[in-house]
Amino acid sequence: MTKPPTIRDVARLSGVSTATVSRYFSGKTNALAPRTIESVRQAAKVLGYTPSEIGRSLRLAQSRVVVMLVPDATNHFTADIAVSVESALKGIGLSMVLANTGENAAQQDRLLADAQGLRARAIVLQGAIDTPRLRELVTTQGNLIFANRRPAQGIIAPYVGIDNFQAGLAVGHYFIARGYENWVAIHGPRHYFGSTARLDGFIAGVGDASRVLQFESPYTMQAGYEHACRLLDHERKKYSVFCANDMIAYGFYRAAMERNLRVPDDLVIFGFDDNRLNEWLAPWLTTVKVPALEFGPAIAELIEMPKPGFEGGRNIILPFELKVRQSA
Amino acid sequence: MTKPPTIRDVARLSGVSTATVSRYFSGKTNALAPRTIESVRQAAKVLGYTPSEIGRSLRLAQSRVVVMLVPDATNHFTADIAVSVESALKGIGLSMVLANTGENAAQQDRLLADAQGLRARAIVLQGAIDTPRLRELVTTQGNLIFANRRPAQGIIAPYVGIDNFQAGLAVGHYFIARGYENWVAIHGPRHYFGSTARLDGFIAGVGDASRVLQFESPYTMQAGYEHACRLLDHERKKYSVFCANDMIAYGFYRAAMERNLRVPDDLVIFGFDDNRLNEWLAPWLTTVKVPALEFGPAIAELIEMPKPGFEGGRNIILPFELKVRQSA
DNA sequence: AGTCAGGATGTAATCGTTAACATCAGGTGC
DNA sequence: GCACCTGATGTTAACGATTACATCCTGACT
Repeated sequence: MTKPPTIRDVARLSGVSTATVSRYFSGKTNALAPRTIESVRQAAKVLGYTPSEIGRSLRLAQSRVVVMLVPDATNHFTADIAVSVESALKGIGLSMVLANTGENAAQQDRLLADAQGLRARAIVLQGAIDTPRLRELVTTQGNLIFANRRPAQGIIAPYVGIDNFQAGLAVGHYFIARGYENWVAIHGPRHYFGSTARLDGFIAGVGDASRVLQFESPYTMQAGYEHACRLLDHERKKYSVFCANDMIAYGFYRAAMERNLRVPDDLVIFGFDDNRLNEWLAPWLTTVKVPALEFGPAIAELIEMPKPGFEGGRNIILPFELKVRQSA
Repeated sequence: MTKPPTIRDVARLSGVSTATVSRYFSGKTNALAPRTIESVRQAAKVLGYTPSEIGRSLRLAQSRVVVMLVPDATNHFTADIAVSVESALKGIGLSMVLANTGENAAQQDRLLADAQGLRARAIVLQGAIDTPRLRELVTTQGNLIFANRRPAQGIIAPYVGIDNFQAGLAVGHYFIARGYENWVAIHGPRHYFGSTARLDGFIAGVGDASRVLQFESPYTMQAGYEHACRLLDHERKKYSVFCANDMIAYGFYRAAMERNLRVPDDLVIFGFDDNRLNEWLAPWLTTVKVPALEFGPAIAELIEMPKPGFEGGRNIILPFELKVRQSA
């Protein structure tokens, strides 16, 4: 209710100047006399003083928040990345504000403006959408970081994530090695560069595009379910399905269960992303494991490092892994 | 790279004073001449100006961020609440910063201090831990809101969530109505008031404490799994298990599956919380559905309303629902 | 004793915004 | 013509912190 104590209050109570108090809280304690340190500590404690991050940010023209924009915060994999990032940022003294674009370009641009307003130290985008405003910020601000998916090929900015083409390729090769037939690819939205890269990799892996049934799909369970219903009710075969992410795979699986199909006897389902819950709730799901927990440290590193020698785009490519479970 | 334009730059370019620009961006446009509005709009656009939230916060002694502290961000239900809150806050012009306490008292207190530093408009705690610092803030700041679980009985502060005792009671009554035997309650940590309330309700519902096997457990899959292993390997019965949350239930289920037990023929499993994924991945789970998506609007309302007539603690009690799936 | 180095601390300008108050022009009522 | 009002805009003092620069003190060296 009453306004919080300021640095001046602490200074007055401990009988020193605000500069000294500031030095104490900025960790410049080796420039202070032990007696002074103690009296400031005491006064701050008595008053319950916490330095105002706002005053500090204003003075330093630099805030300590990082904005993370996610396309769908209810996606468990997305959330895992957010958690990893939050934890790593906290480790270097930063806070994370989370916001949901809902895969909506206008909403994303609005949130980017908000992030500007907060003078965010960095803006991390999972699944960014390619808009003029985004491109403008990439060039003018240079504090954007793309995680997991790049919005487009031409954009030069730091990226953290796997090599999507290689991952798709690995799945394609696996399909060939196991002799799977009746290939189906339920791929993500074409406007994501990453989705297309996964699909291209997969097709390169199986080696024959004409034999791959392709469906474009939003990254949701509902969409996966609907694609599966259409496919399975149209013609029943032992399909080998490569889903663009695990959500789609969950949806597909449900449709298969409703038709009493068994995995992997009647159907092979491949997902993409993997998260902690799969081990417990989806032991039938074989998927490409993307190391969600490694995003945090990687992004923290990109933020801390001042600048690389060359222009823009440092990349941190994380390893992926084929996580084979019962379905294969 | 170059520092962002300030209100002064816009004022200079459009030939008006900073006050006028400020008025424009504070939405006081009906006090401005149309010609002025247009020239400010133009200038701001040319410069790419976005008002500094930091400057504004400093001046107003009030920031627009709300800090949300969660005990375990990887819990899907917890995340659903966070998403709901973020979305509702965005609707009233606020941002959410998310932080993870990891069920750790010291970490929570550290984060509370950070929230103070940010001059957070409000602090929302899911699953707060009762510490002296917490109690101090509740009384001195009055901007704390408890969601889903209260830390303790004595604390007077706004609360949003279900009535845990009633929910436990409903489960107990259901057990009786269906004639379930061999009651087991894997309840949450005792230091959470909410956990205890659920357990007390359940016991009241079944009516005979002495016939309830009780285990205290962390809210994790691993813990649920371990309790299940011990219980099932000790003596095999058709247990009726009430788990403190869905995570624990997932863990219990896995142990049951490994032993080829079938739900609900060999075992009844009850969870608590429910989330969107259950419908798809855990159709065997009967659970108490807590309306995660209603937390956001409720919390936004608590933050917006200045103060109730009486001291502290307004509560918003949300409805719960028994979500019966295959397991029962 | 005088000079000087260097450690400890104080003074004051500054960051970007808001809002109370001041100003000013033009219109209205007498 | 004067007083007064109103609507549009300008002036300026905060808000809470940091830091370059100034100051003061103590002790060491010549």
